[in-house]
Amino acid sequence: METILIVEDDKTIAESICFILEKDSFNCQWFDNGMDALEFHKDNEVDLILLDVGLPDMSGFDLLRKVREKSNIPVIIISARDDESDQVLGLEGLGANAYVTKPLSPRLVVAHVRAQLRTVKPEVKSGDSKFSINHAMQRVVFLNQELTLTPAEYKILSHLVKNPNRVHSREYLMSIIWDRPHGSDIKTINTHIKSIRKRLHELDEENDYIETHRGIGYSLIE
Amino acid sequence: METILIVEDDKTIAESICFILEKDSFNCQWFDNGMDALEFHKDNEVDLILLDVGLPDMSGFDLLRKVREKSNIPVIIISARDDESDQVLGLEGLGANAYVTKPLSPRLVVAHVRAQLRTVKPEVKSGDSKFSINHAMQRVVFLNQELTLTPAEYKILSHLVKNPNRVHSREYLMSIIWDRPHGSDIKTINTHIKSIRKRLHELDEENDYIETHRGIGYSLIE
DNA sequence: TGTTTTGATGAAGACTTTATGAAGATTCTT
DNA sequence: AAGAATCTTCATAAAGTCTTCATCAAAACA
Repeated sequence: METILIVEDDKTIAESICFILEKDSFNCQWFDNGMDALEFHKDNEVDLILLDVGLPDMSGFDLLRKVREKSNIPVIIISARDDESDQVLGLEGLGANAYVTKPLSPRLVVAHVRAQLRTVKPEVKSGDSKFSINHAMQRVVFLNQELTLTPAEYKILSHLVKNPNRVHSREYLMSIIWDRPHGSDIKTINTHIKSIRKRLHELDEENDYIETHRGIGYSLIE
Repeated sequence: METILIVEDDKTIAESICFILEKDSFNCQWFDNGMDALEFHKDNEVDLILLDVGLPDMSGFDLLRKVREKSNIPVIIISARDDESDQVLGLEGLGANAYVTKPLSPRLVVAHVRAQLRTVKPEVKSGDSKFSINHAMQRVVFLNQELTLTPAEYKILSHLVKNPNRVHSREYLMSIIWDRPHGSDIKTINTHIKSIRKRLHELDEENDYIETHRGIGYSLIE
């Protein structure tokens, strides 16, 4: 499920956007200030940011600049100012992906969200990977065979398959296994990865599809 | 070079947009009607379409629908009507990627073009440097190859790539490697730079991209 | 030109992170 | 409640990384 980060200090606006997004089965995280949003973005996987440039603690443009130091995710700017220079600065100078002005219609915002995610994500589907997911059966299909996985293994591997060629931190993979915070050792992930690798090697002992990124986490390569 | 297809029956608008796009070294193809544009798109590689929805021969929406049957390329809609329903229809229903309304500023249109191409082809960075950063994989891309780097090397090199042509002191580069103060010898940086240079030379033994600034530090030259 | 300072280089060893196998704890099923 | 499956922890091995050191080369300086 895609996670949308919304940074907006007007509670009414934020809530109506979140309402629609969640109805469309997006996961919506709302912050009313830039610092908390930045913190969340650092530790979590976010698929898109909706950013009001008129924030109390820091300029939205500053936040965007900080985000862009670390990632290329789509950012849609929300602004009260229908000012052309601002738009050009946001889009071109700082690397925003779209710009909507207030007063805004939540429906339109969601349309922009969908439009952005459509362009960013399609390569995940189209590439003819050796992996696919059988949602109904809660199974991962590898080389046309259904893998027998434990629940935790399924959660980790299916997430890697949905987001390949991209590093996932141990912390994040932990959060996928549990719904609520759970004070277990982060090394647990190593063990799960080990057993996933073992199962994959049973079907293909040549290649290692899961790559270790020292100090960070793991990624699945296609 | 990217090819932009402009479908716009107002010659003045089309020309001013083309003028800016070509100055930015895009290849610009202008058509004043939908049929010819569709024909061109069928036989040529097009990277982005700028589409006026008020065309004489067919609705821009129809054209968009036809394009979408075959490809996912970014389409930016230009419209005289600042109508929310139209926008939602274009973005969500038909799969446009952005929507700008007349009267429009050519600068803003070009900003949208760049913003779209950035997400679709992230490797086409602003300046055509030999370096880019793959955030998702925590790798530095050099001459279109992904470099295998240790964590410290990645931190140093990615910082140099983000701030090229500029001297960075050893002290500063040290602070990038560690979160907390760490009483190591400053000469450590020399060794890291050495191994980064070694990796770069494996892909290009002619040039030295990292320059030493005696008594100060290092810089990356493009 | 000779001396001094600074950087480059290669290799050794200390240190950190990850892999592995197995045991214990927990949860689920029957 | 017993048994099975799963999850977590632990100790140790293995792999990878960082720092230091000795030595050589280059530049700056006098």
